[in-house]
Amino acid sequence: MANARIKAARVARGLTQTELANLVGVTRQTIGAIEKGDYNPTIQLCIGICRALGKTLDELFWEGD
Amino acid sequence: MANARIKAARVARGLTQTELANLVGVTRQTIGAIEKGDYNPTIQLCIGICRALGKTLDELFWEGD
DNA sequence: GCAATATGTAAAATATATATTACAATGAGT
DNA sequence: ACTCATTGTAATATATATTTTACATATTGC
Repeated sequence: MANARIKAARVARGLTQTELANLVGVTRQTIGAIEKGDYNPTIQLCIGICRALGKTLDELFWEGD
Repeated sequence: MANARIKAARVARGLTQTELANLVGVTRQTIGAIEKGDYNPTIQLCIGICRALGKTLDELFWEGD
């Protein structure tokens, strides 16, 4: 269950995993794992990712039922 | 920085901290700490709380800029 | 007053998110 | 073919989320 929305939003912004990681303040591996989906990040990290990508929590992390 | 929205949504549903904790599958202390605000829960827990309370992530956890 | 329920809070233990380091694989460009 | 940037992934270490146990307080109903 990979999170394709995060990857799509990142690529749409022209950002690499490393760049997004630096913007958010985590490592590249953490971003990669989140995009891969086998992972349960904290809400603060999710919020940071959303802010960096110009999205909201619902847009990137909410599973519509 | 307490999260008043979660507490309000829980009380509005007539749920106690213990009942919400059981619905979500965590302990009462965890719910209490999240409501108190000094805490950084995982997104899966946030999603579980949202589902139990009939809200979305943006409604309960998003800080509008 | 007393028992029961709900909440606040704290210390120690456990589970897991995240960092660190490292190496492999792919693709773009020269 | 070669270099460089990007990504996948894994093992170990560290930070922190969550549990467990426990006690205190407030409130409500009997």
